[in-house]
Amino acid sequence: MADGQKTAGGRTGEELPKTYDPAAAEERWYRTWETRGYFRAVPDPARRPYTIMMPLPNITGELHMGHALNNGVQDCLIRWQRMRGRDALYQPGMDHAGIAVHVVMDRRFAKEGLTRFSLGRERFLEETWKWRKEIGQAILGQMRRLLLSCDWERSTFTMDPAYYGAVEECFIRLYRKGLIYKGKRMINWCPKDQTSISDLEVEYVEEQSTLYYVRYPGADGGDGVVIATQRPETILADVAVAVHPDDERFTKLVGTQVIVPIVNRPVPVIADRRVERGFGTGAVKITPGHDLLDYEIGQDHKLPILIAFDPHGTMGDLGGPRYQRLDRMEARKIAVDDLRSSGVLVREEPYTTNIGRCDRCKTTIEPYISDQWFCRMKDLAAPAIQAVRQGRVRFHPGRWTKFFLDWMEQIRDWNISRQLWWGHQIPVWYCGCGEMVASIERPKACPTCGGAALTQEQDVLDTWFSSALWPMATLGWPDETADLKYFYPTSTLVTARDIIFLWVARMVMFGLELRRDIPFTDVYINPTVLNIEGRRMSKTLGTGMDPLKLIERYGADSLRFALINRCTGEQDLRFSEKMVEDTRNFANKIWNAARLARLHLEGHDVPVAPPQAVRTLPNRWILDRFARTAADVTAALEAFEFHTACHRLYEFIWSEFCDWYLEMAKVDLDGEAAAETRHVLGWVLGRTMALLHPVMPAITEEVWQALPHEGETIMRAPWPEPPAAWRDVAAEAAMAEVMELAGALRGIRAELGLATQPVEASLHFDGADGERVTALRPYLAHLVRLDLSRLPVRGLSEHGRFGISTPSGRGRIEIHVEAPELRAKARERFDKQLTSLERDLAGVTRRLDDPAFAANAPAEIVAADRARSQSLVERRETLRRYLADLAPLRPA
RNA sequence: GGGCGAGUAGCUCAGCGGUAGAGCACCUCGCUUACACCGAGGGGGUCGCGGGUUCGACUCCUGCCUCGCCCACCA
Repeated sequence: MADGQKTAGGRTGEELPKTYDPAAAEERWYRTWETRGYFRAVPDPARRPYTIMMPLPNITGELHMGHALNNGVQDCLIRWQRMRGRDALYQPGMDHAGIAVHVVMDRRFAKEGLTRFSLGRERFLEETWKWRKEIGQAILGQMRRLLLSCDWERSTFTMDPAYYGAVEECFIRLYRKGLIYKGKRMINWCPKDQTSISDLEVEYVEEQSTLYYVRYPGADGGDGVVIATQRPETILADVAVAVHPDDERFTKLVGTQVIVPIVNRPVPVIADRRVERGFGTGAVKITPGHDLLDYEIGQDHKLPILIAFDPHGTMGDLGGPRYQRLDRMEARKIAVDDLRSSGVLVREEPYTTNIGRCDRCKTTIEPYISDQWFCRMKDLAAPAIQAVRQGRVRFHPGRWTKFFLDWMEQIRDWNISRQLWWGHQIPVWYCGCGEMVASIERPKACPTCGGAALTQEQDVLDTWFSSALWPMATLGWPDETADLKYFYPTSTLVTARDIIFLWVARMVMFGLELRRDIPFTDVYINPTVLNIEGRRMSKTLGTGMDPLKLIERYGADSLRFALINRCTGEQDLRFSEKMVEDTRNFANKIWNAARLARLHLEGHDVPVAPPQAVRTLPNRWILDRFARTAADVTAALEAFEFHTACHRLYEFIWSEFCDWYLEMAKVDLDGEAAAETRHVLGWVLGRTMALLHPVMPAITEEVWQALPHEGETIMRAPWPEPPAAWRDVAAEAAMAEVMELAGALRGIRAELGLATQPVEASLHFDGADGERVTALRPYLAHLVRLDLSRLPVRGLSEHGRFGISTPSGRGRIEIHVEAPELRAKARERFDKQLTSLERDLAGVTRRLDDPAFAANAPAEIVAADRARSQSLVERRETLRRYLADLAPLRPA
């Protein structure tokens, strides 16, 4: 199907079924594209690169609607830029997703009564690799079903050997630069997953709790002080009571000792400005082992640290045998009982508070003191902030810029170590002598003592530490490969807002630190997919939808369009299956337009070159509309306004092309303009497929292939950029006239119930040039299904008439339908029109009569109103004339 | 406690200073040789509420009310 291809090749019109079958076409074309290597991207100095790094899906489960949307948008951009001649790389891959996979595996093991600890590290990793293989295959299959044009040969997994090496290299560079340190700090601890997590992985949920007011008696036998706490079980680890230094209620107590209930331990009363005087009683118990603020206060006051429970949340021996081995939540109940029975529980009140929960497993997080690795963020953040401020990295929609900057400006150090097994083991080696060496390979000997028995750090890195390298490591970093030189920095990152801090920010920081360049120039934040009630789609809530099911029912093209069509940028996306069904209907509409085209193009020589100097009104008009549509769609995509692009395409195809152009073209397909019309019809439809291809890849290829075309795939067809000269204002005006006349006549027909009745009609004009009217007549006749051909062009009917006119510079076209028995209905219709017209006219007149309006409004607004007023007056005269004509018949 | 976003036709959403729009749903007519996954026509909105700016406000400012999301170490 190549060279100078001029006939509508392929199958015959009869073979095309009445409804489009997406499954077959999608499967067939996807395989063709892939086997022909259309998705491959290799550095080509003759072209400019365009790169999108897919936000790597976690290997935790199947793809959901969020992926369908996110990947759909990316593929849309990639296909568009590829058609524009860019060397387009769509980089796919998957994330090992450390903690998330641990949670999945734990759940699987739990069914067999196992835990990762009972299995041991090695067996656990074996099982997890098996899982990765299975789920990885499934995910790859699903991404193909979405018709993504990724360069699959570059597919990367974050634990591939090369990627693993890049992560280690990154760690070592940052460590040597002093940007990574190890230390005992208070971190967020998940007692279920048995690991620390970063601040961003704690999810705060508002919950009902109780605030307990507890008296700590004075060591001297005095009343002491009453404090308020939500966590009576941590009383066991109290080391002080703190009050505000300026709080006069407690001035006398500062420096004295009070007795901690239950454990009867004397502790000091200290003063610290961080205490809120207004909260509770103004006095707070200090438990440095189990609360971040208390920890900080404790440090400053050199207080000891006591630990009430271990990493599993199990109580230690601080409270004696009564508390030992209890879970912390159980211990709380006992503590309340004990406080109550010893008479120090002064009061309990209901209290709502934010409880921190583990992002992944929802377990209540414990602040816990632990030896961890941290990444120093301030210095990394500064250049990233600058890059965004200077507009080198741009967010779309723009409001996310502030969102990003606000967080970056108050950034805190990042806990990057995890007490997990699935992940990148930290490349640090310990020697018995206390030495610590960062190295990818096991050091032969300890640099300090020469000992050879070095052991590697057991902790692995936070998953996001490795994903932060995604745009670089996939291209070969730390090696300065040809790919890295060519494709980095990448072009557009399309992602969800909930990982702007977790991922986007860290890519920017790492890119600037390690490669001295931003990772991407544009970030498009796609909407969140919600269900129709506006609730988050979630498997656990049962509100999720399976994109694969929708693809089976309606096709990937339809799913893609339905989603991309609702990317307004500002709004989240309430989604329902109905939306995909509607798009399926759109696809079918396209399909049938193609069938019609094939029917008429079959067996004719139809040029593939753009039509030149077309003569008929429909042809001139549709080229004008096509030029406008192409410009609008291009501009919309450039501005990341996907919904605008989709709406324009929908409107052009369904309304302008199918409803108006095709109907009018039918008139010409038999006459002397047939060749020109075939050419325009085939050309416009084919090029429209090119405009739509980024959103609906398969049907557009299918239709394009069935039409006269050049080249072997629509994927490589040039992006439509029609010349400005195709704009045809005269054709637009003439078509506006046709549309108005047709609309009015159809209205009359339908409203008067004339649809099934044959109606006599005549076409009349005063002063208009006959040629123009004659030219429009056959189109109108077809559009409104009236036989106008044999009726006189001039002369009014003797009988009553009704019809419609449209003002034109050169005269007036009127169509009169004779139906004397329907006069009453016609009068009703025109009366109604007159009423609404009078209302409009009154509004305009009021404004024009207001001197303030004339004085203050811009001249063109005033002029437009004048013109409108005049046309309304003319219209009113016409309507009045019709009504006069429709007056009850005089006796004959 | 701060910040951001949303509240426009029954539903999902555009519009964002100069005549209230789309798709779907609904009602009426039509199996007209591309399409009933269709065609033609029609009904339906005091643009969340109150002030203000303006010749003019759905659109700008300012309060308030609902809803959603993010950030925050008042125990």
